[in-house]
Amino acid sequence: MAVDRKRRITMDDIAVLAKVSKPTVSRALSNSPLVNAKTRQHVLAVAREHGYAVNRHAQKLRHKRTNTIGVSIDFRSHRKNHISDPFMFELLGGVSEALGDLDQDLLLLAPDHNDMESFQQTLLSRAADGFIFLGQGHREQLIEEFAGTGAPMVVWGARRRSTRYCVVGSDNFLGGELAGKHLLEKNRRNLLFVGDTSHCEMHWRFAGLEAAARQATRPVSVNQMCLEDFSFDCALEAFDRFLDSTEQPPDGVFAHSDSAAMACIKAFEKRGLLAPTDFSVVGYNDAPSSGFFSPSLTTVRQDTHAAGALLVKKLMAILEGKRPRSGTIETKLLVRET
Amino acid sequence: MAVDRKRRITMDDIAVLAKVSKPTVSRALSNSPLVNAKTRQHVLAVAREHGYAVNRHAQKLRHKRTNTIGVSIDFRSHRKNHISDPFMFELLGGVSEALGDLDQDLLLLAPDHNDMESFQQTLLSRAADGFIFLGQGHREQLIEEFAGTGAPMVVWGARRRSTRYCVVGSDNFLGGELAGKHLLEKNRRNLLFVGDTSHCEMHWRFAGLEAAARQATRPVSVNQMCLEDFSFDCALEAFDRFLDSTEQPPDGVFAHSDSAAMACIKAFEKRGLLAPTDFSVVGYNDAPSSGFFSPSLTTVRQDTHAAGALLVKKLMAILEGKRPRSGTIETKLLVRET
DNA sequence: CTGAAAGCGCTTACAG
DNA sequence: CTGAAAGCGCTTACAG
Repeated sequence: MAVDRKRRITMDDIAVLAKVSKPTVSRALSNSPLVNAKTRQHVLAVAREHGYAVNRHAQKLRHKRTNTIGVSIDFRSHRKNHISDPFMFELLGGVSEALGDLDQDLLLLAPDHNDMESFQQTLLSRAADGFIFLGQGHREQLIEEFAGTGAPMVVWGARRRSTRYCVVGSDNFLGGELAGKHLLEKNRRNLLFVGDTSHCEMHWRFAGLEAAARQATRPVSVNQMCLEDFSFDCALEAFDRFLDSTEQPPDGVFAHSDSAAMACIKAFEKRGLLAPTDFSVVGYNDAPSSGFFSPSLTTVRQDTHAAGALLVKKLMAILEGKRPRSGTIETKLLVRET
Repeated sequence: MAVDRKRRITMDDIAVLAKVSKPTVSRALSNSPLVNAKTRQHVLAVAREHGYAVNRHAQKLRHKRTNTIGVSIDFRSHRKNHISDPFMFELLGGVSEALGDLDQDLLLLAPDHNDMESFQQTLLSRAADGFIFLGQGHREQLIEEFAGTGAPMVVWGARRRSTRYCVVGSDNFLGGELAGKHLLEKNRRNLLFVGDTSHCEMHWRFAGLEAAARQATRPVSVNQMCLEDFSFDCALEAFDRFLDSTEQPPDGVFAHSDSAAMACIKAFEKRGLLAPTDFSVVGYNDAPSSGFFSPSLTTVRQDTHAAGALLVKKLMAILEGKRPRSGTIETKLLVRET
């Protein structure tokens, strides 16, 4: 009867204190319908009074599911590039919220947890039921390979033809199309996509831009300029060189990110060309700074809240044995000064 | 002997397959010195061959420590304010890396996991051994109260006189001092701090600015202007009003963040005043956009890598029963155009 | 250095 | 609706 205060309090203690059996305590605490309402109330009161909480690990040991999701962010490449927009951070917030709503724990995988073996260990050791990869980045092949093992997972990014896993991403094609239409409305006819189209998401953004151009009522050219990485500096340098080398500078630029868009504006400015007079620019992500850049940037916005929710929904379906299709999040054009 | 392939493979299976006892498998897998090198090799080989990994929850059930750290970010207030710099994200990266190095799991707490009871449940249910709070934000009182319960925790932010918990933060005073010295070197004499000094970190930044001013060899005034929140828009509006209302505009501004600094520059520009000709500005955090803003922003940089490492180090000390003192991370002035 | 036994704190059939 | 028993998959004394 006397509960040793030194010892960590267990379900047995609560059972004794509440004068019921341990299974009854377990049922009361897990809201089982198999327990009388009054009994439940009483048990909950006793548990509360004594500051008791069910040991998570004992619980997870007994259950098939661990109700934990491993989330992998490619921190490294972000830090290296000193990324200019907190998009991934917002996305993580969306995922965190969606998982919280379903009472799933979020295990954030460390930066060096980035090889097949680590992921498989995590699954085998039951540290997580499944994975959410935030961004394909340079890991596309690794992700593909891991997916091939049948691991439950969803990925934020875009699909290739060969992609076998479930992908959730913004509607990059629509984003590109919206950007294209905007540039056409501004009477631009010499369009340029700035970004690496070998990257899946960029591929579709460019395709959308081309599609918009095809629907133009007047002749429009669409070109593409590759970027080595995601940094502002790289974009500035590359676009500067590009302007040096071209005879006819573009008058409508669609950049793969807001920081690249800003870099393009800077390079134009060096030559005395100003937006929106001499050219138009559209960025991507609606980074906060795009709002207070001069000129303020027209950009494509993605809903990170919805994105997180959809990622989680798809993964839950997979964990229930279903095979959900890849999904897409609405993109919107935010028209500002450029 | 025949291991049922349907069933999840356990340590018992490995013991049978490796022809040793279960404790020996356990020891081999946990690198215990109590096991013969050859035996260990053999066990590891068998485990590897059969894709076996120790069940984390069974393991954590037996151990006193769970080797999991709960990390709490105030996502909500960040999302609401659509924060302009990914500082918290970088800090999270630093923490993630440091925890990974020590083989600690990182449990990312959901946005609505933000009250005393949730935190206590997490501790009681042994879901985490301790907590890292990334940013005091508007939760200072909650954090103080939770710390009062003796929960193992460290907080990123700044100390007040009354603060009882372990705080790790950038050297805000030094940051303010560096900003002040920079402004004085630029021959500014009418200094203004833009930010809410009731916020702990801002308090020290302002104090540093004042200290620098006191050491000036000529008369210098130091004033302070409060901001309602962390958004660019709020800063722009407030500073705009401030310039309207003042007879003598400041010629040296130290803003609590880079986005606020940019807002000040914009408000000055509206009046035809340009940096660095007519005034100087220093921001805080070295947000990526501060580098490609026009004019590029002089700012105070904090090392998020070191910050994450120190946060983790302090928490580990607490978990070992020590009472580490609060600590501080070096701040550096990055002189750019303003 | 190795193994048989007990036990970490739960949940789940099973029986009533 | 409730309880006695077994067992989830490990690790840790204990004995050798």
